[in-house]
Amino acid sequence: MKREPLSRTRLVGAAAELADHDGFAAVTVTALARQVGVKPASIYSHVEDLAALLEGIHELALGELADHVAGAIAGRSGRDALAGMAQAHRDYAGRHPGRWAAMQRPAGPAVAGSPAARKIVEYTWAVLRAYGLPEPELVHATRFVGATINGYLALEKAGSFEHRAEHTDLSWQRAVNALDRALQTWTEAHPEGTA
Amino acid sequence: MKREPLSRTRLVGAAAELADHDGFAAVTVTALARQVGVKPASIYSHVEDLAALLEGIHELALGELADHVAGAIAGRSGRDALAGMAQAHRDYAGRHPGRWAAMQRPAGPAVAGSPAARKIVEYTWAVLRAYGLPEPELVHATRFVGATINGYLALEKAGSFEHRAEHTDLSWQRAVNALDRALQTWTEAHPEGTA
DNA sequence: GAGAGAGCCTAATGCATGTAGGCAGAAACC
DNA sequence: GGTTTCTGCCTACATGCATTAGGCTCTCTC
Repeated sequence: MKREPLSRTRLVGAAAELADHDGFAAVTVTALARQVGVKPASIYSHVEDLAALLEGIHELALGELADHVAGAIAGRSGRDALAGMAQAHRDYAGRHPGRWAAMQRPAGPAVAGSPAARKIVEYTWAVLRAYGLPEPELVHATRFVGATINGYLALEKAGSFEHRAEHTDLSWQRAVNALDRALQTWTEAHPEGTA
Repeated sequence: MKREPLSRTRLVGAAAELADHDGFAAVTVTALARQVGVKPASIYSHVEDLAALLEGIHELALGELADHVAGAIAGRSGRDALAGMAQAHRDYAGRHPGRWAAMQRPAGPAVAGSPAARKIVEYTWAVLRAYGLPEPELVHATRFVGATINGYLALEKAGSFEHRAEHTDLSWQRAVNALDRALQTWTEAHPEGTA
């Protein structure tokens, strides 16, 4: 059996699969080597070290998520677009728990400045712009929306809601509605020029 | 020099100090042993294993946070209480980054059912009750508020806002205001009895 | 067909968790 | 008071991980 040659891309992809399948904590150089059928030392010919590998998963996931979000907000606006964007995040987190976990760790400068990261911010801005916020408020609103979506998914994943698991979908609806209302009333509370 | 005898409590406390001082990831059995001046193996006489140690920090932090929140909401209500509670979280996360990190990991059943955990939920409910939400909505609102506060702090700590670090305090104000508005308008969007 | 380079290997180091069993001092019991 | 027992820390060891150094072997090139 001839082996496909290794490459950074293939290794990052395999690591991402590993993360989704066995949990993010299971992503080790040793496990990855087992997965692709080589010895651990061989990994280092293609990837700098474990940190770089995890960063690779982070960036890969950001890119996939950005595409997913793009599809979810295309042709929509206002509450519709907001709900679509939020749902895209939740879908992705549910379908790719390991990749999602990789995105939760602090992003190094390389990842933070990557096209994927830029895209996600850009899409969020596109969604929020429909609410007509003045430009300087957009950055605050983006942070607020991002915090709520990520925070909700983090709590959900951490099992903080498990006592009443049957209600999480409804809670999610409520959270999205609450975000929508907060954005709609944003300018009432902070009219242009008010600090 | 006579040594203070070790104990689970003292070890968890020392581990929490270590976490705040050197980062949560620096909390290892070996490092803790160095800190308290014994050999690593001796730790296991007092703590089951590393996981139990980290859980101990988690629970300790929950208790401290609960007390902190209690002080911040005493005698206040409405937006005031909400802001106080949120600020208490932010203060604590800023002052005790390691302990805060310990709280971000999934809580085992022991921690989830602990008095400290119960207290925090109770306090949050107390704050939200002032907004006059119908009982079944309280659980959704609690999740929403918790998600936003924790999510904001997570993003802030991860450095996601660093590009414009000068604005984070203002963003925080905006987020608290947005929470307040979302809670005030909650029943308009979901009047009693509506699913 | 010789040389060069790519790609994977073996071997070794250092540090982590965790276990088993020993030893010494203090406390309890006769 | 002396013996026993128990507690608390120790040494020694097994295992697993990340990472580096250096070697071996194909394959591609000239």
